[in-house]
Amino acid sequence: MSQTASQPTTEPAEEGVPPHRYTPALAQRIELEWQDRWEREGTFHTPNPVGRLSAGFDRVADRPKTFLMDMFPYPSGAGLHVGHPLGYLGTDVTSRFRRMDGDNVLHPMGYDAFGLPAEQYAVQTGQHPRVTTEANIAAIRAQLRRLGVDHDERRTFATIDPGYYRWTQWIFLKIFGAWFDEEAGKARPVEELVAELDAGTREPAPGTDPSGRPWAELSDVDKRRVVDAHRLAYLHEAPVNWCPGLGTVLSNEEVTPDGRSERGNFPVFRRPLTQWMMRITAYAERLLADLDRLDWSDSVKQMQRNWIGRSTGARIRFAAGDRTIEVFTTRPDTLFGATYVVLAPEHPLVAELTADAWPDGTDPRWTAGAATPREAVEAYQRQASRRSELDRQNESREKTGVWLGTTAANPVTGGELPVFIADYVLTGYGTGAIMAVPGEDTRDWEFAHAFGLPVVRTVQPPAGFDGGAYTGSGPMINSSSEQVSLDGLTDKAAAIAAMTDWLVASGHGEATTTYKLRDWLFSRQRYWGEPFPVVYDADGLPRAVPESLLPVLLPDVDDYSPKTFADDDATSTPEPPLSRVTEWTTVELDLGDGPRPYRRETNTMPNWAGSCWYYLRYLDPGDDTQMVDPELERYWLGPRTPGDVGGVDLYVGGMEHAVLHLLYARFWHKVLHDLGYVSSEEPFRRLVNQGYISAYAYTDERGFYVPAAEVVEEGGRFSFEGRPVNREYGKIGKSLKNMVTPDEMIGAYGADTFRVYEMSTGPLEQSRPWDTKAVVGSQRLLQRIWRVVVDEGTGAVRVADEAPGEDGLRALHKAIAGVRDGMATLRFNVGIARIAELTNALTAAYGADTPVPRSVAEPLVLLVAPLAPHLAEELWARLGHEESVAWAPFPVADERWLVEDTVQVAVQVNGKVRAQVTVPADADAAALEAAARDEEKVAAQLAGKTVRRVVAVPGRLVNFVVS
RNA sequence: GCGGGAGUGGUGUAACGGCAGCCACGCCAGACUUAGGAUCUGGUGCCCUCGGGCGUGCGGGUUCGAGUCCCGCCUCCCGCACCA
Repeated sequence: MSQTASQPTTEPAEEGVPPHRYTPALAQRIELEWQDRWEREGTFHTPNPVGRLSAGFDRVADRPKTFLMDMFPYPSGAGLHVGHPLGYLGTDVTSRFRRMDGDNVLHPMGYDAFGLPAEQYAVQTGQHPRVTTEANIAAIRAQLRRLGVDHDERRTFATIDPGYYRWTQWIFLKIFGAWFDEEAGKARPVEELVAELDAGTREPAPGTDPSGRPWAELSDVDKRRVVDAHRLAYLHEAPVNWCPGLGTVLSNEEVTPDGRSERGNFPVFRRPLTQWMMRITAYAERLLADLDRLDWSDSVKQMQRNWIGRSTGARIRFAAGDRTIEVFTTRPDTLFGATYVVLAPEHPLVAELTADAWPDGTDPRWTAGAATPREAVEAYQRQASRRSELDRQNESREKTGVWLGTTAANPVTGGELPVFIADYVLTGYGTGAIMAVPGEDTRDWEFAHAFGLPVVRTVQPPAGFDGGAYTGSGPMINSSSEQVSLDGLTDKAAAIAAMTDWLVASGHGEATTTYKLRDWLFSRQRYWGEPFPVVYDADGLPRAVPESLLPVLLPDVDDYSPKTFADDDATSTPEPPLSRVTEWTTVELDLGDGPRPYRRETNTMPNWAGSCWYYLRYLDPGDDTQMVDPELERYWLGPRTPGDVGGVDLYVGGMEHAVLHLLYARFWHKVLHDLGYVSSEEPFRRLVNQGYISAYAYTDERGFYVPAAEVVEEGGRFSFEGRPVNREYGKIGKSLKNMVTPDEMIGAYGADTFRVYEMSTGPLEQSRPWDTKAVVGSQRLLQRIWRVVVDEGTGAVRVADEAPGEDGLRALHKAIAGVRDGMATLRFNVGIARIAELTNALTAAYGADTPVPRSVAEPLVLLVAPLAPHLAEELWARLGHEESVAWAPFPVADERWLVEDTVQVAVQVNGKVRAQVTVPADADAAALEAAARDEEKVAAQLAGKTVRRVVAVPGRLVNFVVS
């Protein structure tokens, strides 16, 4: 680690170095030349089958298509470090391989440019976010170009381009204009809902009309309210995650488990506000079920499953006076053991259920010291709402709550159960109310213990059980009434089924399924985001801006900074920056009933909106007539076989998006599918999460970081300027003083060496440490490959049209097979090892003065072309080819040369290798055994022993089992 | 606590159930050199009495044969976590 990144680069050939050696200076010259030529000739322009970008499709019409892409970067001001390109290079190598191997390859790149960090960076620097963002995009684009990636530049765009976000807004309108038909299990346009309501063939969905009057009797405005309540994008007043420090609300996914903002780490509070929501919960079942049809890693699928959080159980209704409390439980079998009921503090029935006075003799633990239930409840509710999630965690989960002063009837026992509110019951999950079964639930047991509530066991714990809640299985006890008995049942599923049957028969409940997934909070109080294509009319109801008026342009303003508050000011109210732009917020429109004044929506969309559908726009980002041409969508993303989900063939990106981006994008895609805009059911058929590159960082005795590049190691100890330092392992960053950039590496070695090094350090999915010192190994490999083709002294091509020897052919075809395997499995390190083997074999077989057979040298160049494309282009041209190597066919291994004439096989005695024998490759078991017995050492080992068994595997080994 | 993944030389890694460590970095030796932080060649898992022995986190099992398959632990990484 003592080596610094920068090394002499552009000096003239040093003394003693052959003039035509593949030095960093030569590599850089070659790379710049080829990058210019690729751009000039449009080498990586991918033809579409139809439309604007279809020129040249004839050439690829008979090829299969491959669409592969990276998660597009967020152009922050920090620039790229050596960790960032790993995934981009992985797709680039794959893209180049697939093209050479005969596919029509689409490999585009774009920029995700709206969002908080860009806005914050702009606020810091005092420049408009568009200016800083576009500068950052230009910088990253230049870095990527210098790496030699084969993106089709014509398809590049940023999510902030009005020509792009116009269609983001268009999709929003489609979602706003749709509702989820539960019977059909899919989204449909709201016009169809209205038609069915008008025709009387459909009733409004439960909960969409609080008045409960028949549809035909509703006023126009009330009808619109009912329809709005059905929409997939809807306004909703509910407790949301309000982050005063950022001045915006956040989605559940953007809040960390300890109740802070993922961006900025500010406290987040639950606060009721009216916000735009996306009804992703309607798709919970399909989002869950279709995971099984995707070629994604188990870990990402499992994370999505956990996030969706499907639970099956039962709804059970408890009578409480003239009200009904509905609870959700996964254990209806334990209903006989329910000894109290708990509502979430925010539950809508709390106020109505709260009694006027405590009965005489109320346990003081139940009242929290308040004079009346109402006082106790209101105090508890206030306390719960003011507490951030973080505070809740800090209290080590001690159970708190208060009694409402009322009871509810256990439907199966008739017993009167006290009703509490407690913050261990969460609003928004299930019904926001539970039946508490302390005998079989740990949390309920803790609460019962703290409040002196009775415990009734309904599952017999095993002998020796040490008390507390018993959550295991066992025979049912104490579970018998005149109407139903579960006693003696030992199978949990059977007990659940029996109780559920009784609940249904008696009308007290039914089986149901709930999800942890909540609807997606879709509005932000930010400037730097897509404006909503929505205006409000005189009734205060939202109206869609007509498609013909899209895009709704983000107005240019002087003051785009968000209104933020003290971190802990939980009662502050969001103020979107756009609400200050008064000349923009009011607008006169004709929405079919004459020109009228409207008020614009001043929230903006969250960062995730632009990334939800960008893969579709790559197909033709310049199309200003439609989001995507359906024919292009079918060609690039459509199902390959009936039942196939379709989607991008390879999507590479970081694990950090396992839930957020990937779940939102799947949701939007399914809506677009339901509405008929895309034929594919999923956006990303195959997902690969590339590993991270980490690095060592070093701190001195004061705890300050010291430049990692200048730390020296001796005997396992590390020092900087002669003083010992501590080593830690983790992220790469400027502040950690261990930053190494691709530009530095390209300056020291050239892009090809950097590419080969990054690809050689392990399978794409694996995380790995950065080691600047090891990069030189890749440089040496490329130098040796260069030397196979070019005479370092004269610069002449040193290949000859002569037949290679059999050894050479075997080495070549073994390498071809290995490289193909590595490419297919994204284990480029294996492919590079095989290329190195072949190169070493050729170097050994052909001295500096011996020409290398063209029929071996050329395939070697083709093998390395996806990895080191500039070097390969240069050698390919010097070998006399005029067309780019990018379109040359990738070598195919010939089976004949993958088998040897003779093979060395190991001879084992009792599983231990004792000798090697050389036999013809096609020697059968008998011949193998005979050869083995003839071998001197084997004969000695077998002498005087009984051979009980011989296992002879042709081509592999012989094993004598002796005693 | 629950879920997912991983443990192989000094380091990154490789190995259809069949010779553990391919290919590299580093290190050692040599060549060419005024010089080497360049380049090239060779060596390099550990132990050894030079016969060999031991080795893929630990302990069992299946098998003629296990880094690989099965069971039970340990450690590390990632995610979730009062979700009824």
